[in-house]
Amino acid sequence: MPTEPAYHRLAAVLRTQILSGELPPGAKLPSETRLMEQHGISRSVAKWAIATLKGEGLVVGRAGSGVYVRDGHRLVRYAHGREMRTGSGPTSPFARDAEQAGRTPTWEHDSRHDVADESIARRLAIEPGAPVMRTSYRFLADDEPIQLSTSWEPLAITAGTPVEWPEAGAAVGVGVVARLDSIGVRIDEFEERLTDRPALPDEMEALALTPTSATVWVIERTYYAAGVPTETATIVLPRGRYELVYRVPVL
Amino acid sequence: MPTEPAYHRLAAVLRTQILSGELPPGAKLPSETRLMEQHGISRSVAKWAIATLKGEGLVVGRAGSGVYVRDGHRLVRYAHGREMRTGSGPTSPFARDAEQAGRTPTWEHDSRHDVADESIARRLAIEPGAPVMRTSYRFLADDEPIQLSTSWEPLAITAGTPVEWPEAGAAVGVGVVARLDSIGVRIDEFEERLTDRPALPDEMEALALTPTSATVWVIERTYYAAGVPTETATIVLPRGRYELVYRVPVL
DNA sequence: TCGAATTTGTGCGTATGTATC
DNA sequence: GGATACATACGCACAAATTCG
Repeated sequence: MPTEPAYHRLAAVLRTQILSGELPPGAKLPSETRLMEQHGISRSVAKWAIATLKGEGLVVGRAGSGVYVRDGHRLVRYAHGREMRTGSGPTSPFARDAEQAGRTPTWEHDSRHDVADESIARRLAIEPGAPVMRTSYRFLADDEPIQLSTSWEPLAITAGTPVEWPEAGAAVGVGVVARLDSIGVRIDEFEERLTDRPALPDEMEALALTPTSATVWVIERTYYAAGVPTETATIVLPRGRYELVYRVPVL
Repeated sequence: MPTEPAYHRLAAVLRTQILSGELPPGAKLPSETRLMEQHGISRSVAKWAIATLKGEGLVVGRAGSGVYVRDGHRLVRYAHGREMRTGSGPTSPFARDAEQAGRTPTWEHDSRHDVADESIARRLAIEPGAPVMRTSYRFLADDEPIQLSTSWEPLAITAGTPVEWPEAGAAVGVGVVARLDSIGVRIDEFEERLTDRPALPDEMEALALTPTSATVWVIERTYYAAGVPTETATIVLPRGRYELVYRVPVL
């Protein structure tokens, strides 16, 4: 019977200590030298064990200092269909989630006219090349970058209206549903498709991710009014930092 | 200016080739020896680069054979509130998703009486120690284990009814909503909370996961009838194998 | 059937750079 | 400055699985 590799055993020991709270968030793991002495192993076994935990997002290493248990605190992102028209006042969904977690939300944005590429055209059920408004966001909580998103709206719907530019005018920061309500477009449904994948180089840069553990969650969200897509967005979240909550009525 | 580490550069090169399709699913990566020759690096650099890609779920290694690009095919899991009472006939949500993907669903289950621990009691809004029906499932698609779930129902609701045992009687395999409908409990809402974490040892066993890349998605789902929890379940999915789709009406 | 070659998996030792304390 | 610690990197060795003639 084959025995389990030493670095798997060590990773399992440390993982158990972390998940049980014996090594709480912020705690410093024993140094590689100590792990070598205490477990009778070589440095490379210690390194592979710690690399495993890094890949799981449980720890982060700091050169010259040590390896530390990551803060498992997650931002809760709520997705439901209520109170989207008038309810919570002039705050975006991200700002509401961040404030509810006691964190200070800020964001940067950039809107511009663009044309739909093939994938966006499919999501919006329009022709490739059709004009769209493209808006990119970078959200921060307590100055830590924690969400990227890019949204596309068909200009056939909003061109010439007061809400053509999402981040300008009276209906700024109220969310897509309320904004389009103000021009008589009544959104009645949305869909979110969630996958995960390795972060792209620019996403690693924008989210300040380390090359290890650079997996992101990707949400493709589309709003519909009577079956017609009115806005679609791609939302990128660093893995391990969010809890996603969906609340859905059963008809 | 510090230059980027060699194993990051190599990982980036291979990652780009994989994501672009130049190295399609099933393709064999160059052997470590070839990578050493072609890039002028040591064996360990090649190993660390490939370990990075394994952690991202992009490749799998087979001793004695090679490292292969993983099949990116994902099972689509739909979560919405329609057609849950009568619509799709006698199939569970998992079976419907699997068949829609052209795969053959099978599952094992185990039901037994139990008492609610603290976390289950909180999710069901009952007292800790209250009797519940606990049912564990292991779902397979084409004989590949791909989903675990455990559900809890308060026996205060179902005890003595024809649907007390979820996998026995007339209302088997029709889903929770239709099953409880048959005893007059009308579910009108559900909530799902999604996080990710490293797989536990028994989950790795049950899902046939390799120690590397053993991250799972965890969904905590609760059904409500007029605000009262009637069933809660913990669903464990291997990461990288699912696309989750939520469709939510906007009120 | 057998054996040789190949390939990954695991593990050791060492060295250098650099960040932290 | 010195000690400590992690990050990166090289080389080597053996085991185990696979491949293929």
